[in-house]
Amino acid sequence: MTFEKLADTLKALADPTRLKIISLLRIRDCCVCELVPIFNISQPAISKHLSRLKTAELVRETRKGQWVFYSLNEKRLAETGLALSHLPDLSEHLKKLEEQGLLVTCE
Amino acid sequence: MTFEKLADTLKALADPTRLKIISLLRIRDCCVCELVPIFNISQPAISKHLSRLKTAELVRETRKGQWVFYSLNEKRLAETGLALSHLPDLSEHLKKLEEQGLLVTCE
DNA sequence: TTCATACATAACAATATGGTTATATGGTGA
DNA sequence: TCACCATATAACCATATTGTTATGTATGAA
Repeated sequence: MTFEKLADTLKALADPTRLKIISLLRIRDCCVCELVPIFNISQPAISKHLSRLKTAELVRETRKGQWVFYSLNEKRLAETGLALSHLPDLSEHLKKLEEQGLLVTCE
Repeated sequence: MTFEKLADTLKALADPTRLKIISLLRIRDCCVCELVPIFNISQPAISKHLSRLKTAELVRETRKGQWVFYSLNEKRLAETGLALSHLPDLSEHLKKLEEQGLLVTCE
């Protein structure tokens, strides 16, 4: 996972409302109208949060008649948590700096 | 960790430049002037990123003579990754909705 | 003291974010 | 077909984010 992609996913997670939605979806799938009364924000606001989570592939949607149910992509969420402990390696960057004499040593 | 606090920490992480800084600090402590030539942004921009990471307690700073060295708070980073798999439980919220007859069942 | 270097802060601008209300879309059922 | 319900989208606004340049502050050395 690139730094840019991971940053995008973390941005999708970095909001209390969206984290709460994810926590709720861990219990069971929910449709939009169930989520609205939990938060003190409008239905379009909830829709936009869900859309943001969907773009980040953190949730999936399934239409069931009138309702659209959202479900958690547990795999994607777990991946993201793990990615923080396995960031791409930048050792070569430091090597290049060394070659250019840009590293500071002051111990 | 509350949803709000976790969201703040994730916001601090949700930027490619800051993720790269963290990846570099994993290799070794760096001072600001070492980080500047790696990124195509100004010294004040780097300072602000480091300040953001420091506020989130993801890095610590130590002055050594002219230089200020930043080091990674590995514990805080690991904690944050794990927190995604252990979000606060919202089961009671769902229960309250059930009592209020706000849950949808359409299977 | 005086100058240079490393870093932080201030003031500003462009864009992103997260909310609102109004409206469009799509499915259900009389 | 028509009305209704659930959801999405559009247009808008306030604030946050992320960069810039200019300037202030702290340390080290002449």
